[in-house]
Amino acid sequence: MAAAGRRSPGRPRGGGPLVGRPQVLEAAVRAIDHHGPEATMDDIAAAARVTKPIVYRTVGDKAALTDALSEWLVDRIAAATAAAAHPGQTPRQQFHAAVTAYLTTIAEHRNVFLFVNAVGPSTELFHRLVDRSAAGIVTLFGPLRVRAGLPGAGAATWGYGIIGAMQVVATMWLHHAYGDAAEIADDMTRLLWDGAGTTTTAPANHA
Amino acid sequence: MAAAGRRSPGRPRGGGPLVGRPQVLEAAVRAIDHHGPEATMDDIAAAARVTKPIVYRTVGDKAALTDALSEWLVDRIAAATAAAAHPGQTPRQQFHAAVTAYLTTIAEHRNVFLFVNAVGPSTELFHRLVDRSAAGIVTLFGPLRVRAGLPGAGAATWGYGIIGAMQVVATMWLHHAYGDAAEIADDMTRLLWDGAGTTTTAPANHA
DNA sequence: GACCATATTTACCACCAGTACGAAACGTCG
DNA sequence: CGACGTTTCGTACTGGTGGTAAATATGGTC
Repeated sequence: MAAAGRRSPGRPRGGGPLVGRPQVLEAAVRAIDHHGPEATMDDIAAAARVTKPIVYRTVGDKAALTDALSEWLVDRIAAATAAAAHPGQTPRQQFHAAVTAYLTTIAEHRNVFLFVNAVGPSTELFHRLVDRSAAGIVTLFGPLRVRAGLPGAGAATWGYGIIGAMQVVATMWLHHAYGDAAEIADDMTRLLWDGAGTTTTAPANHA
Repeated sequence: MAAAGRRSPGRPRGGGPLVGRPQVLEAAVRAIDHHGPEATMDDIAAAARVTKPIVYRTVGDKAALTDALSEWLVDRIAAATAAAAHPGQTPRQQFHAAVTAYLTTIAEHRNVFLFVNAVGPSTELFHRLVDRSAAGIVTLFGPLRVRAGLPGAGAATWGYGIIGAMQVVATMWLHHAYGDAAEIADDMTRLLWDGAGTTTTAPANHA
């Protein structure tokens, strides 16, 4: 694909680097969008009109690239969910809107989501991203846990649980779309917000 | 490791195959326990005192092996959770006990869990396993959804969500054990059974 | 102009999943 | 009893992907 404009080895004419980290990451997104979640490092390098060692010098190895893309995707999700939750709504409605926004955002960046999921970000970054996402959701919850006297350490478990639930539900939804995002969000809200065990007592009279 | 008892090529003395599918799967578990989640197919073959083509002829490729191990692990989890939930307890207590049993079982077979998670079972098997696990949990729930008039299709979403929540929480818990299994189960029960949004109204007075 | 630093491609290595092929034992038919 | 096909195995290979060392060309500096 880059065979026509093939450059000879050696320092390029301009002196400076051909591409920076942002361009490589954009190229990675393009390559993954095009080649699917099993895009290779060569594919990504080709999409950046550059060769593999440049990619490795610019963003690091595949784990580092996956970390960067994870962050990229989580930023998009955070922006979408934040924009979806309107202040006039009840917290439960905001939660529902956030779940819907999560799903539609995932669907937009389907292949990047699958790529990141397949490779898996580093434990450290995963921890940070979960904490960040949980923080966003917790502001939505309001200080529920604190007000209820729950220990602060448990918030991490809630964060992991919610992220995990969203991740698997989104994955299965992408694989074979059953119902639209709003329906899935209905059930996720009933599970995570209302709680599975309380369904009998108050099925539908939530705000 | 198998260099001492190295057999010459050709049909073995007894006539029949040296190993069957069950022996290969046991060997796979042993190899993964020993080599960690990035055990290779060669490691597994060596653990079975056999060579790679035999493994491929016996259980298929790595995806098929992962499917088999997924089923193996889910069976263990199902047995453990079923054994943990005593009939005299309230459904919520049973749910808590099941979560605790899930975590301890995962910790027992830590590396197999990580292996299966890293490779990922096939979509079809994942669907089946989730349905099976959800069925087990739903019997625990009692016919909550049905009684509440919720559409049956949403049960799948609940299954995916619960599995995903457990999976990620277990993964993070294995990576850096924060608290013991019972504490994690406390928070998971509050999240999935009571519901995050209802924490303020009824924090601790559940059966 | 000589020389070093910078930035790139080429060409390669290591590792792992998966497979083609030859070797040895069994069963059977002449 | 011997020849031949069948079954089961190990050896040795292929293909592809992540990752890297070395060669090459430009820019700046004394």
